Amino acid sequence: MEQLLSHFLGNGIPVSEISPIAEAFQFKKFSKGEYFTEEGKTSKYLAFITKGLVQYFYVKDGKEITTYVSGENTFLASISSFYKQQPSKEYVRALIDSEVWQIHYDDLAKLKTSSEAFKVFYIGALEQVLAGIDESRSKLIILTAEERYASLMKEEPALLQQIPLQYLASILGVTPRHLSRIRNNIC
Amino acid sequence: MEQLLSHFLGNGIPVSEISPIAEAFQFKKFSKGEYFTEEGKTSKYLAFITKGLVQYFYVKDGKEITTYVSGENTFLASISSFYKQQPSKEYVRALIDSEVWQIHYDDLAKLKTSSEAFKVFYIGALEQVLAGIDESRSKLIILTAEERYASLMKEEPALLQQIPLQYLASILGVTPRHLSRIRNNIC
DNA sequence: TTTATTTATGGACATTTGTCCGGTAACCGC
DNA sequence: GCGGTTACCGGACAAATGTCCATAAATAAA
Repeated sequence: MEQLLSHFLGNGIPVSEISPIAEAFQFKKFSKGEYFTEEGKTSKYLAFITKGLVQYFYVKDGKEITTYVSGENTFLASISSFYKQQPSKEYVRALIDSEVWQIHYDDLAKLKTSSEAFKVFYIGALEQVLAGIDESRSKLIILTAEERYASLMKEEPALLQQIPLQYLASILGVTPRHLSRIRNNIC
Repeated sequence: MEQLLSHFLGNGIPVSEISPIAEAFQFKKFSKGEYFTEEGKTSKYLAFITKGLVQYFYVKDGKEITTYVSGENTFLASISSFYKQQPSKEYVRALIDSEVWQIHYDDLAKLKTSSEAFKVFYIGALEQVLAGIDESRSKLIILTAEERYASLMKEEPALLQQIPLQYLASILGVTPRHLSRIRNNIC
């Protein structure tokens, strides 16, 4: 709970307005392997990860393709499904035992109209996430898999050590076989 | 001007609140080849394209790499540079003579605090853009270049006819030589 | 501990994709 | 119209990446 509150406080929400915001979030644990979102189901929750690690992946031709992995103190959502309120095309699951604070789509809608402080906070959060995903998208086009690996090593070294290499290969868009070659080249 | 107003009206801005919002935007023409954003310069404007076509690209090893092309009735910004107010890593230029309505970063900041209607409109716009870019990012990982070409053909056939194939190849992440092979396979 | 299961590595070969190129057609400025 | 530029195509070869696989190490389960 402190983690959630301090994230709000650290991003402009004044103490006086924090109660109704914090109360809209519910605590939930996810065991390793448990699903936050499944393909075909409409994602109803946006969450803040206070502990653990989650994996975003698609299933194509029976194979899992990981698109992203995110850790503590980040927001968690099957973005497209949540905002369009359409069936998700992706799965999101806990890679290790995790803990999140989640808010229901309808409660978020209420906060978006009722709380002034939340609106400002939420706009800032959206802009930040948007900038991050836009950069990530650009890197997929501009950088080679090898350069993206080096970039990840630099920016998220902690994350890399927690992720099985097969998932990392998938995020980079190469096979584990090729990631092995890349690691040989760099290290 | 009607295009801008009708976009606002069509997205929840009431007539009574439209004046201060519309007045924050300035009309500007960009001739073919003119730059909206350049590498190294911090992007100060967010714009709405009412006419034309713009190209987003990076320069790497002296070569241009196109990441996106967008057309009429879409928003235009070097997202990461604009929101972080940091020097841009990318260029944005008009592919054909274009017309936009642009708002300065500082004026946007004012609108974000002064206009209730704008906040709600802006949150919706951000959510929509976010969902779009997230899907686009996922497709880069999940789909092959050939599948992305087919996907673009289906979703933006009008755009494809306006874009020189070399830019399209770049967006897909392949060389023009290989796009030629892809087109041979499909057609 | 012992046994399975998962995970990472790297060889050998096939496939995909890039590089370099030359040719042709379309478009633009004078 | 004409010369120059740009866009598109596709051949030939090189480089990058994938597939299939066997092995060894690490981890989880019994």
